[in-house]
Amino acid sequence: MGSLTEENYIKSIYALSEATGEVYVSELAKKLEVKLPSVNSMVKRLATKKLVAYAPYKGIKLTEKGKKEALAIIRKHRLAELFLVKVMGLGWEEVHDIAEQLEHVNSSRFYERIDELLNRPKFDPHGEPIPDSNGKIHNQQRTSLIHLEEGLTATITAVTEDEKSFLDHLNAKGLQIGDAVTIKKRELFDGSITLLHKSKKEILLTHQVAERIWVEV
Amino acid sequence: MGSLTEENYIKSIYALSEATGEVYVSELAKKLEVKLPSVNSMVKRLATKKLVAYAPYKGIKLTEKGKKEALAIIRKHRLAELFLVKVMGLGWEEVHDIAEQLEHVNSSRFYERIDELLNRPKFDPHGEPIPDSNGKIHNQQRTSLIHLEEGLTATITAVTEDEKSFLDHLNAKGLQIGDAVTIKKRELFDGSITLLHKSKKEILLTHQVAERIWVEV
DNA sequence: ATAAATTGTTAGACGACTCTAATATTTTAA
DNA sequence: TTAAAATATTAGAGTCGTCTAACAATTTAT
Ligand SMILES: [Mn+2]
Ligand SMILES: [Mn+2]
Ligand SMILES: [Mn+2]
Ligand SMILES: [Mn+2]
Repeated sequence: MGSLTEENYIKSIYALSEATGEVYVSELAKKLEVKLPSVNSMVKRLATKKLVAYAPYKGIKLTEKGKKEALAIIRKHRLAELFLVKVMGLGWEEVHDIAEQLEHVNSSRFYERIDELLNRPKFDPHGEPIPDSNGKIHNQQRTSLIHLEEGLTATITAVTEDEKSFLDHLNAKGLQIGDAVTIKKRELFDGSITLLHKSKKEILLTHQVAERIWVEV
Repeated sequence: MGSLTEENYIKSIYALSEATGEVYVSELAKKLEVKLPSVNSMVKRLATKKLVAYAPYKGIKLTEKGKKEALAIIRKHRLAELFLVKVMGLGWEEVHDIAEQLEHVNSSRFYERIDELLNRPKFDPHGEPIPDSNGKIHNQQRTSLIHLEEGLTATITAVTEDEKSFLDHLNAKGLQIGDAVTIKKRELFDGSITLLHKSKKEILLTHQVAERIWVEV
């Protein structure tokens, strides 16, 4: 276990590499809100610790060791989020920032107990999968709302963003994980989508919002 | 809110000053397990931040601001300990180390919720008082077991130590907060004490252990 | 009252993490 | 294919928190 800063770098590298496989110094700098030289020197340090593979001017890649550490932190983050919602009664929109801190708590006992109390949960409050204690992640196939044809009905399974402002927006629209929705209209002009919700209300979502909502048909 | 390190200094200064009012650099160094010059330079920093009053070769004293911060951290520590025991089902001997980490979590929402769930508790699992959200602490008058006359019966209200090894020792002896005990014998030679416990068992405690147990007659 | 022991401070250094300014490499566009 | 733009690295410095070694002040014991 490295420092808090190190853990945050590892986690961000993992998150960014999910899509592409390789991560660039500039992306990481943006995500972590630090300047390029800071990332450059930290990445060198991570490389000497064998947490990332890195050659100057080439991309950054997590080693197996680094990936394992990333998954351990993500596991703690997501367990914490679910715990905050299910046991402590907080809203899904307010748990991410607290979990950002709790994910660095070093205590297998603490997390073992959370896992037990929640009955070895598989998904966090935002529908993200929780890696098991070996770092194995149960990957669902995901479709974004924006890819659904008009007339189709689907169930919301996850959102790919847990920033408060985004989740507040969904709360205001009355959307939750598990809700069934039917695509009523897809606007060609701006990509916005009108849903028919189980509450019988019509809900208009902009493209920007709809693309962050994942469903299962 | 200062850094984690700063918070730990403030907390230790508060703990040490509880008895004497003034704290010396060497005591603090011992408690924090750092060398004298480290303490010296940190204390200077804390002084420029008006968290302590300090003059070279004189003692260290928390300012009102410093005291307030100390009590806020202690509040979080003790709320966390009680939460870990009552809600998460951990043992009183294993919560201190986790609380050492949780006390630095910065989230009023998190602690407000814990306080609520525990119904605004007044004491932590070791019988220590929990300061209220204004830093007000409900001070009980405390008597140590070693000051009780033979024949007296009293209730255990607190232990002044939450190190695992000490609490494991009490667990092995079967002693808990709230237990009634009668002083059967006080040995003059080594200060050890024989108790009669509600479980009808006789329990022998060394002076070193007995002096850390507080009772109410 | 001087010496010895204890306690505290200063000087100087180092690791972790960050920054700005200057420079180098790679990519893209003319 | 050279110039411009985008990316990445190096050089050098600053803060925080720690250390060792050397020195200074205070307390205690002879
Ligand atoms: Mn999150
Ligand atoms: Mn989440
Ligand atoms: Mn404690
Ligand atoms: Mn306690």
